[in-house]
Amino acid sequence: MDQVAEAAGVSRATVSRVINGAPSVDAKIREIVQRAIADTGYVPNVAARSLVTRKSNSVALVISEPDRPHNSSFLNRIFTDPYFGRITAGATGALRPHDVHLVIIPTDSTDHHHVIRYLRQGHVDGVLLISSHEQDPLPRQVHELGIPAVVSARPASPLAASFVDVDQRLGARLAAEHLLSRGCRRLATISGPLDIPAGSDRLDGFRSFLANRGLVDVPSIEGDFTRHGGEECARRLLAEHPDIDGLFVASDLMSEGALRAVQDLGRRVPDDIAVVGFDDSSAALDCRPLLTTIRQPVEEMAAEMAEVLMAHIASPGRLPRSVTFQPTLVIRESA
Amino acid sequence: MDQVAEAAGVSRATVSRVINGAPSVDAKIREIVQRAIADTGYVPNVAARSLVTRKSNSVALVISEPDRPHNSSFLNRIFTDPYFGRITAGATGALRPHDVHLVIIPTDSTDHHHVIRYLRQGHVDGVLLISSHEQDPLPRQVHELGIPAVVSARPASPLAASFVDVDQRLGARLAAEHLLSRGCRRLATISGPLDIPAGSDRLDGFRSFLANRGLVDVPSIEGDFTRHGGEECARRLLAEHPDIDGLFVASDLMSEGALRAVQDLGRRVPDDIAVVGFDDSSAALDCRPLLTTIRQPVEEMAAEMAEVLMAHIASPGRLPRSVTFQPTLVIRESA
DNA sequence: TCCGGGCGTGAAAGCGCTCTCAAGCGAAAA
DNA sequence: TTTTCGCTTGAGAGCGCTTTCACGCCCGGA
Repeated sequence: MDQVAEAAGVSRATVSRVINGAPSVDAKIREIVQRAIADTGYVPNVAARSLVTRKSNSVALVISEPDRPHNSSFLNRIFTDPYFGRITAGATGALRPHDVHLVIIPTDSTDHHHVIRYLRQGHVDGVLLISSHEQDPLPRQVHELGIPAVVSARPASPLAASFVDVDQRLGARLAAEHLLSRGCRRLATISGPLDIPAGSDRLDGFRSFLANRGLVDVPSIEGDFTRHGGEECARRLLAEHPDIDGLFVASDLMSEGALRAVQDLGRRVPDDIAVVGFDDSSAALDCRPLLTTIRQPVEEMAAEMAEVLMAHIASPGRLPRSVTFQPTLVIRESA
Repeated sequence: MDQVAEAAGVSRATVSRVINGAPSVDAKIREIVQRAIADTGYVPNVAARSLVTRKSNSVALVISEPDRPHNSSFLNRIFTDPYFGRITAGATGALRPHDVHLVIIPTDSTDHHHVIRYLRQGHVDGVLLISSHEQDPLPRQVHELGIPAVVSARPASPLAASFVDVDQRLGARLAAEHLLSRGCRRLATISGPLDIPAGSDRLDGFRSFLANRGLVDVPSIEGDFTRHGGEECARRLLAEHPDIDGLFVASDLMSEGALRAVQDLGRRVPDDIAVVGFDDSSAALDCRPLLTTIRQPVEEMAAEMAEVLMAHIASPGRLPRSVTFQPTLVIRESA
């Protein structure tokens, strides 16, 4: 920095002002300094900068998933489900204009002391927290740290934290409506894990809408949001209820598996059984037939999370805010 | 820190020594200081620390994948292929004892100026670089930055950089041998992208081994390491060569798709067509029948990358080193 | 011509830590 | 008892940056 200052014939203070875009610098001097910066190849030292500004210009994207060592590790789940890629895409896109980096931190939801440590150490200015399981203590712990945070869904236990979510029940209702409108009458559903709101809310929404229409005792089975789980659930469901003609599967990934099982069992989709998924992720396009599904605008939701987080960082006093997005029905071939 | 020092009745220097585990501190004093640290809830300021140590105690895991906006984004590819989860698992595991954080940075291999900027800013002490495409300029650029780096595979163009790889040709040969030993004689292969060494080397290895055994003109088709691509390639391959009885697919993910296509076309696996994959990732277990495949020890490889990187960081002068792992055949049901 | 106000710039303090260097202390050796 | 050595501790400088504060300069008004 001294080098630059000398090369430009100004003080370090002025160089600093140019770098930080202070408005009070004379245009000519600004230019001279910028040239000097370019000539010397000077790059500010981030450590020194954040020592004084108390800002790191980066936020963490913490993805907390339960580890199931004998089934699939949390990392395998994270790097296998397109959902998290969409979150990442949305968040990075929104953060770029703020010149803020995204630090992705996958973690086992049963053991995240290393995450807490990382956050306490002040590596980041805020946290985007993707955590869904009810018993996951992370949202509360992060909240207690006092670091700005935005959660990816309605926290299972009420928390004075900002969150962004999709109207899960509405999504389930759209699926139910569509199946009914096709003429399906013997409906069933493969839900997500019931210990996560996205799982139970979609199930509730589906069931209660159908109940209003006079359809009760709709069979359901609890899945795990994986392709493999969807396949297995579909097999069991069809074994118990062979006459099903409409199926709502609470995620696209599970739909992929379910679709395979259904067709393996000799049912045609959508003629014998119509299938509606949930997400509208890339997995929907990997399905054969192409999956009719409920779209949640994950990228936009993640972008909104990022914006809300930036607002919290900018003005720490700000009250928590929750934003709910509307899902939409995307009709393709499977229903 | 002053607080802690006062509470413990020592100087800041001593507190610092305790925190950094300097051996020259009296045991009793050490204990007093530690208690004071616990009592005050003191957490060192990382910015101040790295300002003086010039270390950030974190390394980047840069995953560079080409973006294909009309097909699948680089983020979708990354968060859909179990390979990267395994890399992450291996690297974090190896880094933990060093008390070093892993910062995951996915990037579009055609536009990574933001990565370069991040690295130049000194956020990390080193880079684990996952980049395979021949034309990807990132390895060279990182190398020119002078920051310690380890590459995930033999760099396409020779580079004085350390790398860790698996013996690709040997893997392909194991697959060929196994297919031959089953009695298959009309072999074919779905390769990876030929602009990446893992793609071309496996193809070469497969072909040249078979050529030595008198099998020439083995049909091949170029895949893209995705499930969907594998399915499509298998269809096309079988359309042109309906009499194939043994298939080597250069990744498990592609095998999953290929398996589906093969069975859709009425062929039994392994009786009509035996299929051998490559990777031994979780995708191999998602296959029906379970996939016989070539195991590459990705976690161990990533761990080795991390270790080599730490060595480079510890002694910057050190010469580049390359480590090659051996693949093994894992026999399951598909061949 | 002189004075006051504002704008642009520089000097210097200080962010929280590490680490060198010197000093202090006790024990061992003479 | 005195000297010396080694080990532990404290004082203080300095890492590279931002930011306050004060100063100097230029311009407009008197």
